[in-house]
Amino acid sequence: MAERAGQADGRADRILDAAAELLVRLGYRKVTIEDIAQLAGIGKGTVYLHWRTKQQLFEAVLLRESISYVEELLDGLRRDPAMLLPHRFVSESFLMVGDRPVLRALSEGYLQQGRYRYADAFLHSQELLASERFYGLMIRHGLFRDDVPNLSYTLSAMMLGFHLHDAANLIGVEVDTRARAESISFMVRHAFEPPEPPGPEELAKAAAEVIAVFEALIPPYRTWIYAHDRTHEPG
Amino acid sequence: MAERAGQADGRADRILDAAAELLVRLGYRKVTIEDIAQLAGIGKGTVYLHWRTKQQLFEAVLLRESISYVEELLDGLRRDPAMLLPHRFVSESFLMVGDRPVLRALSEGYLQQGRYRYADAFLHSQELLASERFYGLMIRHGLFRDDVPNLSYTLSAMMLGFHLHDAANLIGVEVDTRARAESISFMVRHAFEPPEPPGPEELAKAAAEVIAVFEALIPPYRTWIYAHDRTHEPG
DNA sequence: TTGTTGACCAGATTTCATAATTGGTCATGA
DNA sequence: TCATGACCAATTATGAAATCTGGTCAACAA
Repeated sequence: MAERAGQADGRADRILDAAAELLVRLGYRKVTIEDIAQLAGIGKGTVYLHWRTKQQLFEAVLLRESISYVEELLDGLRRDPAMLLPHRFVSESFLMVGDRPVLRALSEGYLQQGRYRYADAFLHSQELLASERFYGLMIRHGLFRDDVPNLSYTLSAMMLGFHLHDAANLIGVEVDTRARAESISFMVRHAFEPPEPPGPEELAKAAAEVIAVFEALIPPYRTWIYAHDRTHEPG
Repeated sequence: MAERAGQADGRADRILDAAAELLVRLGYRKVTIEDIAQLAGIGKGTVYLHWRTKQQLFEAVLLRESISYVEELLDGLRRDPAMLLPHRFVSESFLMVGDRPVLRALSEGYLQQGRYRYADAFLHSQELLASERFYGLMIRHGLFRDDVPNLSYTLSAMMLGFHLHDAANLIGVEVDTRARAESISFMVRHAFEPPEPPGPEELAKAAAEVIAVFEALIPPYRTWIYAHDRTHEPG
């Protein structure tokens, strides 16, 4: 009952797949709902049975991608709790964004014109990680320093710079992705982590908590993706 | 002989003044050479006696502003050599850019459309500070750590993030300028400075060297501003 | 009854031809 | 010798017509 498996549910994801593919290929502006419907093998009206507007559809695309990316991080964390150390965690995130065409398209599209508020969308995509609970927990376990002013602002402003420097190769100097991740890793270790990292058992405990927090956080987001699905709603 | 004082020299600066004012008011695109000439109280053709193209004229505007800003930094340094400590130095620079409408217009314009390559221009404006000699000197005197990977890239990517986060108030969360400078200061102190800062006399020595380096570096740039001045060139 | 569809519509976007502007030149005059 | 603004080619603004697209819904299918 929790999951109504069936054609309709798979269909929402097929629509999102089609939208994601076209978003990467053409950019938000040039993708039409009809293109999406055609690629998904359904009628145009059907798309609107799932989301009310084009923007909501693409927010769903973005959110699904973000969740998948957070889950990839959590998997890494389960394999190796030491990945919770911010310098590993953050640089790993940076590399993962580069590997995900949808997120990449967003951070690159940010620099180009377009009606869609890429910037908001992109930062929204990282909102998951920015929850206060997460930061509080990390500080409590000695993973983040407790004296960083405006922790979440500071971290996100810094990351914005690296993502944009990445997207527009602004300067003649080529810096490869690996080296960028190394720079991020260095900065985070020295500016955001306390001098003494927590021991292995503290780390394991913290990792378990973080995993629990996100596992609790993800389902509502996932629900939102299909929230406007009127397929099974009462008339 | 080195300085041919006279009407012509003052005129170049009056043109730059006019161009700067209009740049701030209207943006690069909407400023016409004729506007500039009129505001400067001269004929249109006269502008072209000083610079060959509109772009070169605006590069001169930008460069003049950058020099003035570096000189302001050097003044601060002369008053207090401890300002050479990167966390003070960098956050001070950040605040100064915010106070200079021309530089501000550039970093904000970066986010908007426009033919002029704001990004390049803006980074170009910071090129002065990015000279290898400067970094080498700072490291040698123990002001920058010697183990930061890609020092100049890392620092500029980080600053780009803060400037852009500043320009587009992307997130709902308002963070005031003072708090931003505080964040920058914190990051730089912890990520770019060695654990032990140099003592006062080392600092004074380093400051003197930095001042000397820039004082040597500035004149060629200043010359470039007026380099295309055909006023006094032999026919 | 329930779910799906594509014709349909208003509003947004593109097109395309014409008008107006502007960067840059240079013959003229101070 | 230096300054100027009329002048030109080329870019850009304008606006009306044609096209496209997000979103709706009556009709149809299961």
